[in-house]
Amino acid sequence: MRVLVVEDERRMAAALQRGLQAEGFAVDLAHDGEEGLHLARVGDYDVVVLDIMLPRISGYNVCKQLRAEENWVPILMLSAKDGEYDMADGLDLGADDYLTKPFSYVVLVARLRALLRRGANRRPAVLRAGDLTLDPARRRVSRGQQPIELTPREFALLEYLMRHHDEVVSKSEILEHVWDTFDTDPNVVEVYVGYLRRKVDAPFSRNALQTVRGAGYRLAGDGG
Amino acid sequence: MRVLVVEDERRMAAALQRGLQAEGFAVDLAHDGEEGLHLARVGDYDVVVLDIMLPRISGYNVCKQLRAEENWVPILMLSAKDGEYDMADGLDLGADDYLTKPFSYVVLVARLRALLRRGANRRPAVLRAGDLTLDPARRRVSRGQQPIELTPREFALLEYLMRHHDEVVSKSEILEHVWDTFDTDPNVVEVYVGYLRRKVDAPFSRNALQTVRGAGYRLAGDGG
DNA sequence: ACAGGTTCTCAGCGGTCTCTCAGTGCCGCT
DNA sequence: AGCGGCACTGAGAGACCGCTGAGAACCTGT
Repeated sequence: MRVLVVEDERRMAAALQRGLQAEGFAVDLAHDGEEGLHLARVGDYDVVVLDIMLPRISGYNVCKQLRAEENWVPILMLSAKDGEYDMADGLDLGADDYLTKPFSYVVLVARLRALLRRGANRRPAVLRAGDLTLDPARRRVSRGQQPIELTPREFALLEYLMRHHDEVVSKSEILEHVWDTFDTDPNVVEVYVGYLRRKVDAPFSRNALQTVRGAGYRLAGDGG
Repeated sequence: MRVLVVEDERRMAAALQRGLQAEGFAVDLAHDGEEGLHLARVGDYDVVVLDIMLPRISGYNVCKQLRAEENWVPILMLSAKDGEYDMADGLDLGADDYLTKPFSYVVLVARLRALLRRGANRRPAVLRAGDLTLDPARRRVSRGQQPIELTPREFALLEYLMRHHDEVVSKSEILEHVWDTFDTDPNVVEVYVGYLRRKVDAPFSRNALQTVRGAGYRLAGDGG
């Protein structure tokens, strides 16, 4: 099992490395967020241990970035005791578990094994774009804490846009994937985009659902 | 699995060859950038290990050249420890991963395997010419950090020029590929080049979009 | 059969984009 | 210096695109 440990404190990092190697893990170290992000991208690890306080890029952002890239490697976050960061935020960003310093090896190893058992690549149930979330299984949509009611067609359209958030999708692509036809009047897409805007953007003064004239639509990943 | 190792230091090259062969790779060696570029072009390798400091053509330029030719073979770059070159630049130029000397075989082989798993031919999302970037999927253009708004026709024209940056493209070529006609008044190209200059060059005091009198236009690859 | 909700069509509008045209400027050649 | 040709630019007309309100068709459960 390959573990990536991202931790800037040298002594802590070395201790973790020794401890985990003794447990039979293959351990790589990264000493700042940038290196950690890079290694996590290319290294094909089974699990990542990620400190929050890091030089260059914070652990938060490393995690966020990886998830944005559809990289679902299990992540265990480490935080200092003083609660400057709220660990719940970490879980929101896509971490799978967390530990507060100081902690014992026994606990760390137990948590890691639990993560490995639960298995990697479990794509999270919900889609996110900024504070907009959509849960395909439960058919629920909300902006922040506020739930939003959508009709089936509206839901399907938003789901498609969220699966391609930040990309521009053309009306014909949308027709093909959401309406399952290709020779329909594209105006129906315009109408439904209008409906969606009135439900997911306008009440919150957002502009996530953007028109790209001559090309299609783009759902801004950061909520616009 | 076929690996091309481009490395001028004889002892290092031989050591890499032996080490990788022991891992079951078929290894070819090149001892300068020119030879490396040539072999990479014709050799159909699964992965290329490319030193940065090379005689004749630097590893940077080998990489850049290959990518410019739409050759997306996975490239792992090697750099000396002293950070004369910033490895981030290497990634910008289209390398897929990098290692800093000295490194262990274990790490090298792990990274190579990771690269091979991830697979080649993952065409990079964005086009670059100096600090000008264009992302076809996201339909975004920016000069440095500054985003630029373009109309569909302007976008299509700039995309075509960027795909042929540093080359001279004639107005008739442009008409054929961007307007999809060939018997239109070439003046429309002049008009749109003018529009583009006002958006991507003038506000930044650049001159990337150059006129080649009697021949066409050239987009300078380094931002002019 | 009816009510309520959903899907889709249609036509009009406002704004943007595209392209043409004509006049001007610039370059290279003799 | 003068000339011819090539490239640039401002203005404007028309086409095109996307948005919206209204309403018809449809579907579903009572």
